[in-house]
Amino acid sequence: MDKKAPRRRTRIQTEKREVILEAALEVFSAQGFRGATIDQIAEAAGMSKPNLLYYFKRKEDIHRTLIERLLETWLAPLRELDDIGDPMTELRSYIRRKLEMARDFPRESRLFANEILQGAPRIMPLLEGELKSLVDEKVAVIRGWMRAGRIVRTDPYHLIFAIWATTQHYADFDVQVRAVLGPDRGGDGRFEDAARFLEQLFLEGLKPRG
Amino acid sequence: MDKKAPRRRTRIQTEKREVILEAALEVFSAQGFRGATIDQIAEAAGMSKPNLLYYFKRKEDIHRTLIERLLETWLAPLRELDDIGDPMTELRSYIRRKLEMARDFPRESRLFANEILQGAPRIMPLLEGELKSLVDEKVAVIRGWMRAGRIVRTDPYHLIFAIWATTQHYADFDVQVRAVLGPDRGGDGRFEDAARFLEQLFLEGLKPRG
DNA sequence: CAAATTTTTGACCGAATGGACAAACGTTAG
DNA sequence: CTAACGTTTGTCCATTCGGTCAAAAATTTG
Repeated sequence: MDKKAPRRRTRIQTEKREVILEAALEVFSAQGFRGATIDQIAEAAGMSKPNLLYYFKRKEDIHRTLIERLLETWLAPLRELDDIGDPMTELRSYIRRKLEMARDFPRESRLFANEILQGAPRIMPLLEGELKSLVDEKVAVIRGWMRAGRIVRTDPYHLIFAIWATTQHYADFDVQVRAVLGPDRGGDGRFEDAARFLEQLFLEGLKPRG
Repeated sequence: MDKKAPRRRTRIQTEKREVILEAALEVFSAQGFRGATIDQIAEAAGMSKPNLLYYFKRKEDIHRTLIERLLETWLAPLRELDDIGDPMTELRSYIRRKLEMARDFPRESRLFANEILQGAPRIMPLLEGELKSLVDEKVAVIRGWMRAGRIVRTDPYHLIFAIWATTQHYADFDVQVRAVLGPDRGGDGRFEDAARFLEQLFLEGLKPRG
């Protein structure tokens, strides 16, 4: 009747799990869940397959861990959208932060996109729970701004979707963006160009009209 | 020295290939290339696997055919963006058409998104060739409108990206959109809401300022 | 140091998968 | 009707893949 007390995590375990997650992010984000193989991840992590499976019993466990972690980082910018600040400033920094995440964490963005594209089989509850209630909360904030006449009246849900879509586009559709822009315009400057454009689009579009 | 003349396609061949492509679209768009199995496609097409392989020698052939076809339909709305019309009207109908495609052909959108997400291994040349030159052409048109002061000056490339991103979002991230909107707001009306929002966002944002 | 515990590995397994093939079955044109 | 051609299927194969296992190697603990 004595259940095994969940042994504490070793130093090596902590380190190796990190290495594996990093490798898995690389592979999953590029190949999707089914496209990725344990062998690929093990190779990228510099260890043998059975060794990897010693740290994560199943392929899905790695994926789940990765996605749960991701979601926190992912929603952080929206959490920071603050009631008390100036609407325009708040929205500007939200857009900026999201675009920076697309630039600095494209693999995370693609991992997420892959999961949603496949119908979110592994994170539906999170979308309907945590994500929905966070969005609802921020929608209320935005509605407040609209009622106060500080930004133009429009659909706050679709506003948020539009910000998500346009910013994440630069991570998820990166190859297409680069192919279209070509070698000259598609260089490192593309994120600054995008930032300028998106600020203009959203902020001019939302300015209250007299 | 006599090479086999490529035999003409039978009536049955024409029909069955169509059935297979329809089934494959369903499966590929939901599972991605590697996630989809020939068996699944065969089952969805109502035939045995060897039978399916009689019409398409390899899994990749089905996928390639599907994507090549898709690209034409996909770019049609952009092709119609016309120099001579009124800029606002032209852009409004472009946005409308793209959103209608997201609503009516979500599987095609997801098939495409999947391919790009994986790094576009099978269509890179098309992106750098046909797609890029079409975009370049339309960018010139938009630049013309800007020079004439008929719409506000901004980056035409990123404008096009933003239209792509926001409209396709409703197909590619459908499950997320629905989860966030909930059962009431997420019903059939979501596309009309999106249309209203996007028109306001883009058209107000682009109106020339006096 | 020695015992106990954790980590690593090679070998292996069953299921799934992409694909080949020849034989059987249908269809069509002369 | 029948020969030629097109279509369908059952069977089979090699490979890949997720995962197991026992034993060896390394590390930690007393």
